[in-house]
Amino acid sequence: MKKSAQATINDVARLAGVSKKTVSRVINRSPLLNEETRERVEKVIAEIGYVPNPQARALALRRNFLIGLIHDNPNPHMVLNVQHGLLEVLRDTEFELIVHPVDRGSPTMLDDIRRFLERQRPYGVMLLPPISENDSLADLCSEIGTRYVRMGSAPFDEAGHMVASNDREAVRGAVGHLVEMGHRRIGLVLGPHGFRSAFERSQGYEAAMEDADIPLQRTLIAQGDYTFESGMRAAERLLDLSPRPTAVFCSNDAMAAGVLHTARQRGLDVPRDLSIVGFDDTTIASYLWPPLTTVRWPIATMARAAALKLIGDGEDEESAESLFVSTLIRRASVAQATD
Amino acid sequence: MKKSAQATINDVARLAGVSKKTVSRVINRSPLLNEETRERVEKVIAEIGYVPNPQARALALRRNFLIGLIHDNPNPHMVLNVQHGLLEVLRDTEFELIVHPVDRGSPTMLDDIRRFLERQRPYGVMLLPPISENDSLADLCSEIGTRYVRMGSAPFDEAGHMVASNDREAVRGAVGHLVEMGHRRIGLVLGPHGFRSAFERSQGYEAAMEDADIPLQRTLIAQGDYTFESGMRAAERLLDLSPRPTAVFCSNDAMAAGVLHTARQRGLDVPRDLSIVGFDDTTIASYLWPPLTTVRWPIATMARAAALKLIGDGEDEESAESLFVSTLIRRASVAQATD
DNA sequence: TTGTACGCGTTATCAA
DNA sequence: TTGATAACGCGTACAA
Repeated sequence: MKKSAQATINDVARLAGVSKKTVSRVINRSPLLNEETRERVEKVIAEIGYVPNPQARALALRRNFLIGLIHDNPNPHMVLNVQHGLLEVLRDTEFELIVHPVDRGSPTMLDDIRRFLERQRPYGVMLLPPISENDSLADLCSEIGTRYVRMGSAPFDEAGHMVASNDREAVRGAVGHLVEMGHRRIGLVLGPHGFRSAFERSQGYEAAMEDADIPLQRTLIAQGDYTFESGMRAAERLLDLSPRPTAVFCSNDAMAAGVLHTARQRGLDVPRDLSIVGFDDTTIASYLWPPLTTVRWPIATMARAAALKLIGDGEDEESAESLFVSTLIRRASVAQATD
Repeated sequence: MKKSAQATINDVARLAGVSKKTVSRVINRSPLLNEETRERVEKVIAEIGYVPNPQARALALRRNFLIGLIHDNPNPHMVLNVQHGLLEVLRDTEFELIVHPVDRGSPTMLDDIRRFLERQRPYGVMLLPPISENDSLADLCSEIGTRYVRMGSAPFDEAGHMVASNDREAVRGAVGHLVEMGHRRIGLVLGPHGFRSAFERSQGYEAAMEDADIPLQRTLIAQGDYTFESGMRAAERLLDLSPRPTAVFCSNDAMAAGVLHTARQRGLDVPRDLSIVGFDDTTIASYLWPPLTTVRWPIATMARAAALKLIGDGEDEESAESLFVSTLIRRASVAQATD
């Protein structure tokens, strides 16, 4: 009777002259339904603008219509792109996105996530690297019965649970490009220990060097941790070498920016004296001077695919694309080797 | 009886030998409760690790324990900082963050948001600029009864509903710094029409020029839209001027990066030939060469304050800080004027 | 093909 | 200060 309140399933049932259950069947597209009654009910639904109450549904179904994004502080560019991709799919559905960052390193992380899953009962969750690489986390989701999709730099779960890039091949191609440009003393700035992406990218570097029959030199490999500052430090070590490397592959753009920064501080001209390649194609890559040659991976596309796997009915989504290709974006930070 | 299932309020009631309602009172810290019973109930709760089911609570209370972040595509740096700030406060509470981007420009935006609020019934929402400047949106929240806090570049709502920076004063100081360094032909790259922040920042520029008794020249003011590309275009116009401006204030960092880019393409040395000041202090500001002098505003701090206003019981939170100060970060993109 | 009766886990009403 | 009972709005056995 209250005009202000939302219409409920009871209102629909009363107005359509059927039972709640029948309305419920219409909403949930039950196959056994008289076409005539269905139309009548749908007409009423449209007329009074009825929408099912998510809270009540969640209570009855023991499952919320929320998609969780569980991550641990990777780079902002990546997190936001994932959110965009996810939301693009979710926009026209009844699902909403709930963001739940966690603290890798905290010994209670798994317990925290368990509590989150058991309390909120999200319909599904997307796991971002690096914690997506944690198998116990995936097991936890299975145990609780929450759908999940892991994002990673290589496939490490079934297609239905995975959206992966192929970082190894991507880097192999990127470093191969450096070789084609005549470089042979090519430095590598590693990502942090324990990150699968860092490992895959270093393997790509090694593969490219082997392709070109260039023996690996440990001195040309510098440790980094994906931060700008670590890129600067790595560059300081690398640029002290004699002979200097003529090119450097950096495992992400932030470190590449750091290397560029240090090179410039030392009065080196990029790319004439030093070619630089990054990874991620964040916005800074094109803002820098010179614009950075880098590897672009389709984050938003992968997130969209993940969302489809998460909310899909498990038919063709399971078999849908789960490995995505990256592309080398050639800009101005790479030049022909001169010596 | 099922060991696997979550304990419910009934289990607690049975074990403690009280009624459901009493347990409910304990949970909700009702004041009229025998201290003895309270302790007994709390003991049971701790023993069996009971946690209230959010879905059931939401249904009964007609209100979810979710904080919504409603925004329209401002820059990633800002969105993520807001999320961080919000989540920092929410982390130790029962609240979760639900992210809901909308499409400013879409004629159905208000209806979309209304549906979101009526369906999800978030406990409160945070509104980010530029849509936070939309008064009908705030009215909508009031009408529906959803708590809200608006973020903005100047206060335009009551303290309880507002976290604001003071962009005008911040820019006045930044441009004042340029004047102190001897600049008088100072260009301005505007933000997009209709953005309060763009307006406030331009007002700050004008105030600083007036402070220095420098007459405003329209040719020194170029339109931009907060993108890198618009910064490049603005710079092309500004650098064609004769005499050239010796400094430029850009209404955000992305445009400052664009100006820097164009200056470099023309062989100008920054800061020797041109000083540049940005706004936001995004990460790119420090990655650029030269590192960018820019205005930093405390986004995460403001988001934390907003979260407290949102979930607080309306006591001192209302009166808590709602205006935040920005600071000029001096880096290397500004030099003494030479002519 | 449709309806009845009840459960989901919590809070609110109102009497005790 | 406490408790029985009824919402909250939807889904599901099971019967019709």
